[in-house]
Amino acid sequence: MTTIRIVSKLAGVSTATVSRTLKNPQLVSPDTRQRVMQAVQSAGYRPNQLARNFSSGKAYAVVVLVPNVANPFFSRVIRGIEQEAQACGYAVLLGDTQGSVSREQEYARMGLTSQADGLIQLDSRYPFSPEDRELASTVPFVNACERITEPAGYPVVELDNRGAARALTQHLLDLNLKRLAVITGPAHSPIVRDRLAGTQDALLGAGLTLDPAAVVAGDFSMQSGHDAAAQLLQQPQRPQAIFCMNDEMAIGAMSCIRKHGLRIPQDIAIAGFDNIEYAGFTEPGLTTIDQPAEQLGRQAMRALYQLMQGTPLAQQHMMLPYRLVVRDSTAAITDKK
Amino acid sequence: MTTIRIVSKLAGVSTATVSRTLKNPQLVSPDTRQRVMQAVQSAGYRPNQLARNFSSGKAYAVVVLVPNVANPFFSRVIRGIEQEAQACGYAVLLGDTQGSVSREQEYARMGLTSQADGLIQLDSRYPFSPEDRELASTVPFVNACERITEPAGYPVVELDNRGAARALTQHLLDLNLKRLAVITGPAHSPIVRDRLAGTQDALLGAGLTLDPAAVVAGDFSMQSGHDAAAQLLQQPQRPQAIFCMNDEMAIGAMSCIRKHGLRIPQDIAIAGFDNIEYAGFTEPGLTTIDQPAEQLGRQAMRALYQLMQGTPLAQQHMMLPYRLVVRDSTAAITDKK
DNA sequence: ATGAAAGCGCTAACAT
DNA sequence: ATGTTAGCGCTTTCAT
Repeated sequence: MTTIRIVSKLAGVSTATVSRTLKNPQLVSPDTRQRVMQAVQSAGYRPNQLARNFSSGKAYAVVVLVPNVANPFFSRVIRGIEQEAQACGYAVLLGDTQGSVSREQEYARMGLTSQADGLIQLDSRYPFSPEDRELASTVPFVNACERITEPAGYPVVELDNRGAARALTQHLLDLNLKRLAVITGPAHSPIVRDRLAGTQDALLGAGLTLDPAAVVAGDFSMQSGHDAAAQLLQQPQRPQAIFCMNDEMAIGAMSCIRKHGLRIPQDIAIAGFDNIEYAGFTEPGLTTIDQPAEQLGRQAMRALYQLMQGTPLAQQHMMLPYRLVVRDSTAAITDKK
Repeated sequence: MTTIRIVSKLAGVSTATVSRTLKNPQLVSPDTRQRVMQAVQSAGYRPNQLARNFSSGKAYAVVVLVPNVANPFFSRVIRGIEQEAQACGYAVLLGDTQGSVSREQEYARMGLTSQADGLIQLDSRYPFSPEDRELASTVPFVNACERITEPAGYPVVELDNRGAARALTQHLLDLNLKRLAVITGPAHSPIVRDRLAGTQDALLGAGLTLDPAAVVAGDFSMQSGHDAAAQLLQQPQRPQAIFCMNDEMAIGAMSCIRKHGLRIPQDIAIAGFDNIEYAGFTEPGLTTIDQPAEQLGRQAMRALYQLMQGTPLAQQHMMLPYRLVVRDSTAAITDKK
């Protein structure tokens, strides 16, 4: 391996000068600079990044904790993170936690062992145990897309979930769909609560309330959406519309509804959340809330970067705007009964 | 930061003993081991991984080059890689290249600067330029899911693409669907050629040939599948079945076909490739080839691990088995005309 | 503008 | 079984 020493010999200068030439060329006379660059070239020298990092005490890497990379929404967020990270000179270490706390801990620990300079958590847990206080107080941390269940002053980058759910529900009410059902995510999730609150907001404004029996929890998977819909269809009064808290559950629900021989949206309207790419290609197209996934990721990475730089954040809580996307899965009920 | 020196003082031993206690406890007497562990505990010591890596000259990290993490197939492959990597004690650096050669190069370079110990390329390019010869000859490399266009002896982990396409085509022929069309991926891709060859194999076996006008290239996106289908439907003789080289294009094609007022599979059958989760929830369910995505990833990582260990690989070319998944998007044509 | 030299924290060869 | 010590390759004072 070509080291800085070899290059320094080649150029007839000290290693310090080589280092300077590479990182602060303006500190070196044009003449030597020339000579050094020459030597670097001919030796095919590449600074050992491992040594650089060690010497500077920084890893130039961040860990992204994600429950599942294969989730189409998260993978877009990660793309955004990755783009911004590259722009900031950081590498992204993938921490697919599979929802397991011990894996979260294991990855988060990389922050304590200097393998990573910061953490982005896309789930709602943090810190993971009392012993993690060290972690929490030492390692730059940003929460994105979710919100830590027990808030403790970490920066958060999220969608206006409540506003989005309110707008979506209002859209359904405007179509005169009053008997609503909701397929939620895990009940402990703060964003699930936010979205539920938004739905309540809109209903309240219309003098309506949500029947507790019409709220079923899924786990954000297609299958769970399918199963939850089956449960809703068994109830005596069929809902006129189902708001699913992500597109995948909506897709599962649609498949279930079709199996029951019902038409969407004539018999029952369906709405999702996220606006994943498939949402535009379902039959019928899925009405949903568009989340700026890549932008959420970029924003989170930018905030983390500032934290790592020691720059104070302008705001701890960043809320990005949603966009209601109306497609054909929602329409006014035609057969009044 | 707590260093090994502090711990050694605390335990009244040398740093070497601390190091040994942590990595090779059996080399240390039970007594001192006890004392050292005690000191480690009370000091809350965590070995600096950056220093460890630097000292050992290994980063314990691999770079995964992927055109797009948000692709549902790739993200599953990456999950598999990640799982196996963690089991081997390696971290995964995400290299979303967005299909750009310069980003590929930039990430691959991490192999040369010791930031990564190995590379997994999920696309078909490598090495990226003549100057990359150094890379190619120095850094452990595995190719997965694709095949380097100009083969040069790198390990490959892939599906039996040709066999899969042959089986799928045979399935269509068995349904008496003879007028086939194909929506391919980019023409330069080796796996596209393999799949095309597989289709030809089956057709040839039935004494049929593929009409060149019935082969349209997409780019693996839903929209491109949609557009390619539109093109196919314009032709004088409508195909009886369309084989799409991934599920997303199949989904796009299905949406286009519905827009034309045609029924699937009665008027036209559709088949995909990959068996992404959504394939089970389309209307009708999509007949496709199941790829063991996670397993492809795990296998690739295992091969890379062996390479990094210097263990010779049992075989350079690993071919994983496909599985034909028949759903409702393919059926014998009912209205003979 | 440049060089000498002291680390960064850990590992491992060598000595005891 | 344990300690001493010399690095790993680079950065960064501190001199000159």
